[in-house]
Amino acid sequence: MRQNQARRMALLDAAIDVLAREGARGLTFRAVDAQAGVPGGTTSNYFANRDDLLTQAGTRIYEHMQPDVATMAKSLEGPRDRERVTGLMHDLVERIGAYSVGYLALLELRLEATRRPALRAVLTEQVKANVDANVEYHLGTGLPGDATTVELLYLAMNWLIVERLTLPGVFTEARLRELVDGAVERIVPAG
Amino acid sequence: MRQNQARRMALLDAAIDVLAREGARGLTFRAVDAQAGVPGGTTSNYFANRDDLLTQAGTRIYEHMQPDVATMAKSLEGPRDRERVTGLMHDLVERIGAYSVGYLALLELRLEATRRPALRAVLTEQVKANVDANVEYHLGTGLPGDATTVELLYLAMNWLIVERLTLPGVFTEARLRELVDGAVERIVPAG
DNA sequence: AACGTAGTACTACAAATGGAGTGGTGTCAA
DNA sequence: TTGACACCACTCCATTTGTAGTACTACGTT
Repeated sequence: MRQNQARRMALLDAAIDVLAREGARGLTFRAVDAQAGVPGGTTSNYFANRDDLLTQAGTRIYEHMQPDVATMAKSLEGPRDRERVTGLMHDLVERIGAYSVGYLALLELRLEATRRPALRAVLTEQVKANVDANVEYHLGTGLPGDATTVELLYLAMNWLIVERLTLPGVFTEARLRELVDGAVERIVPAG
Repeated sequence: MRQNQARRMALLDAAIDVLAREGARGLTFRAVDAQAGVPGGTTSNYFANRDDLLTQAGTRIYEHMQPDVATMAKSLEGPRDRERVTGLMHDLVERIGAYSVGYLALLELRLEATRRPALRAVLTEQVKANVDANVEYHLGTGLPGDATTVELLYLAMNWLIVERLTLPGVFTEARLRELVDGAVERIVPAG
């Protein structure tokens, strides 16, 4: 088992690309080798088995999904009203759209989690932590609404992103923006 | 190419099971043979290639996903208020939970659609038709709200179901019911 | 500066797996 | 008798895996 952390991370990032492109079942050691541009057999040296690779990829994705520092800082300025929430939601959709590979990989992992208890446990923790962090952030910064508000936005925005990434022909981009606006208007109380 | 329609449908239903259990990439002709309990090679005789099998499975799922006649009839009685919508949403979540195999297969197909234009076209049509039908039904029966109402409910309910089926540890069943109630309360105007 | 060692990169091999497609034979019904 | 289908068997092909073996690099020691 190799210990070179930089290479291990590079392999995990390659694994995420493979997940998005080929699906969970297409995530073979050799495919990761090819994607990472390393000699065949390398991934075998870094991960004990597919379960190992999948769970580590699951945690790795969340490291990339966090909003960057600038976004977080920006969101601390100005009034804490509904318009602010609308802005945050548009940013969210944009940000995830820009990292669509990660989001698609995460969907693949969710489906794979129905078959792999170890992966399911890891993802459950990550998602729970993510939802809780969103709730705490929202309430902590004084944005309008309660925990249910945040969770309902979470639900609506997630499927909106799924729709946008997997079947972009169902809703136009303009309609999707209207739906983001509409979701905030109806779910978030006027602050 | 065989013409026996009963057997073709049985193979498609087996394909849906395989999709949910093994993922899109696991949908091989031989796996369908095994799932359907027919001799190896049979599926090869009924479908020209994997693309053919996947797209036909995509249309087949929607035949199973329609609410049954009793449900539709029941929903035409009584007042057209917000409580009625709440009931419909709980029914929806229940109904899809009971056919989780179909829903998971559909998710697999969505992801596969990012790689297969033919499948994407088929699914886009199906989903569009489904959303439109929901909107028309809602407005047509005089339930409160507009098209945006229906589409926001569609978004929230879909991800709620994803959460429930793929990572059931994130939200408790009780919390999920509260979220259904909360979604209707906030998204649907008091009728 | 030379040496030894540990960890890593790379190559190559051998084996196993599993799936696709097809030809042939049996069966049933019109 | 004929045509369509069910079933079976076989071959070919592509892919993956794990690991053994070799080469390289960095670093600490003498």
